[in-house]
Amino acid sequence: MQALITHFQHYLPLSEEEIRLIESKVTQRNVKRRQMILQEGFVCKYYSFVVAGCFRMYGLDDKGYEHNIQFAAEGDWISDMGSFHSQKPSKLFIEAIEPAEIMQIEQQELYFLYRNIPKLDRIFKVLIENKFVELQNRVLQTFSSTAQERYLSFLEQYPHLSNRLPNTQIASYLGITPEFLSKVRKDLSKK
Amino acid sequence: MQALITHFQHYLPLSEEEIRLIESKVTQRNVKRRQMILQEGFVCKYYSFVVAGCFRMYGLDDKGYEHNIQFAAEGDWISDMGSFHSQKPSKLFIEAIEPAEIMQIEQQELYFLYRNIPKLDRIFKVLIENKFVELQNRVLQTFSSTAQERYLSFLEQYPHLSNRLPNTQIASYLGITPEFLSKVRKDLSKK
DNA sequence: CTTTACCCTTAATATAGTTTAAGGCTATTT
DNA sequence: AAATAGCCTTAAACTATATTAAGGGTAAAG
Repeated sequence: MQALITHFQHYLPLSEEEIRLIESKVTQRNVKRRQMILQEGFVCKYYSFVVAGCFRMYGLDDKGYEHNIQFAAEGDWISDMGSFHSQKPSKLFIEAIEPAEIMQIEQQELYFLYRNIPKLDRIFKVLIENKFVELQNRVLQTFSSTAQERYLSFLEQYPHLSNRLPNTQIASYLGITPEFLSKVRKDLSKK
Repeated sequence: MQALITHFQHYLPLSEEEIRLIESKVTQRNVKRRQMILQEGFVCKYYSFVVAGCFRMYGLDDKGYEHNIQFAAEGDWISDMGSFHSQKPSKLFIEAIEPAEIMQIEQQELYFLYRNIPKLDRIFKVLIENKFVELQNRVLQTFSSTAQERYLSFLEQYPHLSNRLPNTQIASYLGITPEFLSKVRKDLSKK
């Protein structure tokens, strides 16, 4: 729980009162490797804050192939924001790649906290702004560079992740097949 | 100016007092076709709300080709959020595709409004959440469908835009060349 | 009203990335 | 210790998309 409070305080200080309120609405949960915390067809009930471990969020194409949209490790939030706010069924999956510990908050509880701690509007606004900028960079990169360039900048940008993830997962995140990633790696090692 | 206030009120009601405060910090501006309101190398000074007209935001790859990241028409906001908040030089361009009218607000003025009208934190949080969800859908689509599928769903999702934009711009947004879009359109018309 | 600049198309050639298939390696499960 | 399942690699054939080049049409600018 301390991890989450520290995370918030990294943005803005919180009073004892506010901390107690937050703690009363957030629940801790342990997740096994390969366990799903969201599946297609279900409403995304929680915003999840990752204390330990690592998740991936992915969707399926019409052939049934998986495409990773996002990873989340220690200190990241993960949820299908669209489904969470609209309470409509999600088209996405969220799966633990490693055994994990998370803090979860439900929609109604989060809205309660927004109402009672206006600071949280600010904190989440900034948080989502940062995620938006990251995602936008990713879109630009996807369109403007080759698979090799994208792989190299993934390694640079997420060195901690690249060690922990199987190449299959990285390939899916980069939008290429594992076979082609293998070739990219071979080409790079020749230099 | 009324357009902007109405836009905010669409999310949350504002008092006379708050409206006056907002109006005192926002400036109106007219922009000609092809005029840039942001260029690579410059700090993005403004959040811009589009009252009339249409913009595109794009970046360059290392060969100098343009890649459209986002369009913005009536009722949309456009800015390089990363550069705006960090005050670091942008790598992006924002150009009017049609003659336009916009309302602009500077970083310090916006921060002033955030401090004095906490509601605005909420409003912008929701606004950015929506943009995030849209962008995330785009990422998934980019990875999980062909150019033809992406073109079709662009037409569906942005019918008002697709009439107003030259195909060159749409191609750049879809991540394909104009020549290939031309082929896609031909294939579709054959059916 | 003419000219320039932009826009759309077609088609031939080229390439980045996919598909399919197969084999070996390593971790997990039995 | 054996068996299974996931992971990584290689390579050949294939496909979606890029590149280059060219021509014609239409809207903006002088």
